[in-house]
Amino acid sequence: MRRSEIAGRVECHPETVRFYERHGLLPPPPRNEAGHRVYGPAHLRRLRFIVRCRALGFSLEEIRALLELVDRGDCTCAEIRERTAAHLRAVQRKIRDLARMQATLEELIGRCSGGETPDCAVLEALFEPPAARPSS
Amino acid sequence: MRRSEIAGRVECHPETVRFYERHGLLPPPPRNEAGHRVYGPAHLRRLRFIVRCRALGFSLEEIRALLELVDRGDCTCAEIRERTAAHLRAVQRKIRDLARMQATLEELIGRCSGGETPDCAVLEALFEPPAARPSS
DNA sequence: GATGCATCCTGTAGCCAATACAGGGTCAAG
DNA sequence: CTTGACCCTGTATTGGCTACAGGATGCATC
Repeated sequence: MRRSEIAGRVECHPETVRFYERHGLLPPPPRNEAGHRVYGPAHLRRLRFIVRCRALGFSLEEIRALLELVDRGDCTCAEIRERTAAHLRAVQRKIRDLARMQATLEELIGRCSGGETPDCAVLEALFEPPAARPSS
Repeated sequence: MRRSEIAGRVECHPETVRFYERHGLLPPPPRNEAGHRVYGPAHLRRLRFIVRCRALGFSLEEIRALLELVDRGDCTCAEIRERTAAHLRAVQRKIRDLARMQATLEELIGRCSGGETPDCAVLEALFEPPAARPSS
């Protein structure tokens, strides 16, 4: 397989394949006489793993660590499960952060008259200093 | 106000203030005789706006556009509302994407035995080719 | 006055995860 | 024999900061 072919099979950009090689995630494949990369099924498998992990939001560092575990061969299911769970928690944190943004945005939009006047409750809320805390 | 003071008031990094100036979001403030930046209340107001927009997930480009509207003075509430709503939709898209990741991760973890064996359902799911579509 | 520390200045480099391009080489179809 | 698609290398760009290096200034303390 050439670069564009392996890229097509896992649906990533051909440049991305080279990028993963440069960053040590994909081992350098053999070359043909013209110096072109030639990939086999093992590369395909590995690249598929990387692309799927990326689609699940794992960072390249996390993926590198997972692949090291696998490569060393001493990887237990419990270990993988724990890393996946840790990543899941990070994803859940991001969802919570975005949900907070969503709530605030909805609240701002709700306050807005939507009229043609230039005073806007949204802008006011974003520009003005926080209301002074009532002194106890 | 000096840089670290205005940064402290809106709770951003002092370097970030300089960053926003370089990128045209915050106008260059006057300098004192030593060449140090001196900020007034207008800068504080504008910086607060930028930082709050960032906390709501607006990009610097979006913020720049909002500030241009405000600076031109011909900005209607309806316009602001529409931009805010557009950004809200983007936030909701991100939440949906992350929710999909979350569901897949939960499903993978659910499949995992969590044992000490090296065969892991999670790894298998990530490495293996998609099951062949049953031919019609 | 000397010292030390915090702050300021400028410009530049690094982070992540790609993507794009310049400037060339290789190869097959028409 | 030319066109087009692909390949090679290395480098630059994106966004949104953050972190220096290498110096100058300001203020308090001894």
